[in-house]
Amino acid sequence: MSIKKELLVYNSLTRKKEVFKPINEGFIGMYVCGPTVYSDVHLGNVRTFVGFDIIYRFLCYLGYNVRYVRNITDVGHLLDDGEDRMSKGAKAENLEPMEVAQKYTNGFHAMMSIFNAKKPSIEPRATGHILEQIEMVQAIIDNGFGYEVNGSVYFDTLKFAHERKTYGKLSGRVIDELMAESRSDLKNQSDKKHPSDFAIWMKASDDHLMKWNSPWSVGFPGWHLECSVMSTKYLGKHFDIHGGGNDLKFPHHENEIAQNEGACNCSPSNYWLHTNMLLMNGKKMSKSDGNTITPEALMSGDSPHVSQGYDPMVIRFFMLQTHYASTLDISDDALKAAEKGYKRLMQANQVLNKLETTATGNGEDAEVLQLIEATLTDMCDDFNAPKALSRLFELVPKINSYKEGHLDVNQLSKSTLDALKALFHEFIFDVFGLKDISTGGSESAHIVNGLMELITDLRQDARANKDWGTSDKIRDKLTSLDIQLKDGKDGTSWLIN
RNA sequence: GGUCGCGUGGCCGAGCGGUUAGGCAGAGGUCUGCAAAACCUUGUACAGCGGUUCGAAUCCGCUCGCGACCUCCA
Repeated sequence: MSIKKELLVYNSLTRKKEVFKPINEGFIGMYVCGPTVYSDVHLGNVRTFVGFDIIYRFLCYLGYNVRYVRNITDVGHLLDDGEDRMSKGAKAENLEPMEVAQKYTNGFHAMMSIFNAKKPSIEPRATGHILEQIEMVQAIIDNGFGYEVNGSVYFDTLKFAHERKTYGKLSGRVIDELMAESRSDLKNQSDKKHPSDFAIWMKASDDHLMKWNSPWSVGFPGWHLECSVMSTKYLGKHFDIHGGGNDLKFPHHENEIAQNEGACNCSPSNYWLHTNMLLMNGKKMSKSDGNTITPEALMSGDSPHVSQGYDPMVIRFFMLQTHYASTLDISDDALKAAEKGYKRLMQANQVLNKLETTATGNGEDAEVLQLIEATLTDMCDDFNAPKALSRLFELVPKINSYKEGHLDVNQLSKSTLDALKALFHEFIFDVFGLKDISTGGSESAHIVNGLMELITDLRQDARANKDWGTSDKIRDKLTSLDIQLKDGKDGTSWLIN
């Protein structure tokens, strides 16, 4: 196995861009914090997981054998009032907690599929790893970093911070400040030795729905614990990449590191990657002030925030235009622009696939090869998809010019043209994970293609006879069906708008 | 209040010390039966004020504005 190129990644842990070196040559273990399945997925989830999907796809493209683990959190994630998210959902909908988890897990999977995100290699659930979580709690206690109070077990952050000097490293927190700022009215605060200590096992109240037997109480695991346990179980104590949304840095990831170190005496992951938040019209998405839109509404157009619906591939393209670590500001104008750009790219790819050359080239070769190389280099620079995409767009006018005859395609050697075709195919579909919605590829698409060929032939005959009435009638009718005809030098192509 | 990040042409968005980003929109042109599409040409932008430097959107400081986290969050 050979890796195509050296990769740079921005590591949240060191706050620097670093050369990526896997622990085992050719292999990568990557853990990404998945959703808590207590309600419908929202757009922010989509942004995050599409972001990591592109990272995963690109690592595979580079030639790495990647084990991608993304969990489903279905227990232990508490609300402000101390109620478990799953339990709250269950009571509200009169369902078993596991029904709630299954319902929203299904919804999450469906949405990931709509956005063409690849499935992870392993998708473990927190409730499927209660035993392992209990074992890790015990290991943390045995190592002196956990203490039990009234059936609950807490992580001793103060002791850990003093002995290891790593607590707060990821998020830039200082434990003394946490102490000063922590409010005293938070749940079970009185049981903790220190305000920043967090529960790794919680004793359940009588009416709590999800609970398990343990050495300390009938209870349930803390929220941060499942990720420590499942990453360790499937990727080992020490693996390559850990990812998640920016908002998980603190406390979730910070506590995760503490648990891993507390239990296994080593830092879990070499590189920490964080995707940034999704904004709408420059502001945080928030249900309370109405500044929010569901993925469904964005696709259907059924929202005051958009003038029309957008295809998930257009939304994915839109996301590609912003670096994963930058905030993504969604707006109707930006989506409209993305829709046009997306179509232009897909059209260019179709045109490219029909180009042929017989010559041995030169003239055009150097420039095209240089752009091909630059695309790869940009993507290797911390997965800079927007920049890599811009390289593709630099090639689009060239491709169109070859077709139109403004540039001579025979100035391109066959090997360069093949490399160009490969670049477009691999980046658009394999790495960026886009789909060409104009071609479909289904049975009906095949029929449509045949019909359109017949119609454009008939119109071509009419035009040859200067029968403008007939040719315009055909064009106008197709236009009303949102089918656009494009008359070129060597025939007419069409596009469904 | 604390921590971190951001502010780029009409809109979106790369760049991170010297070279054209790119997309969308706009203008002029080529092509075309007309139109669309496509192609060509065209924009000299980096919140403000100082400083460092031969040279700054890019480094430093201050000011203003925005956002995230600090409490559940992708």
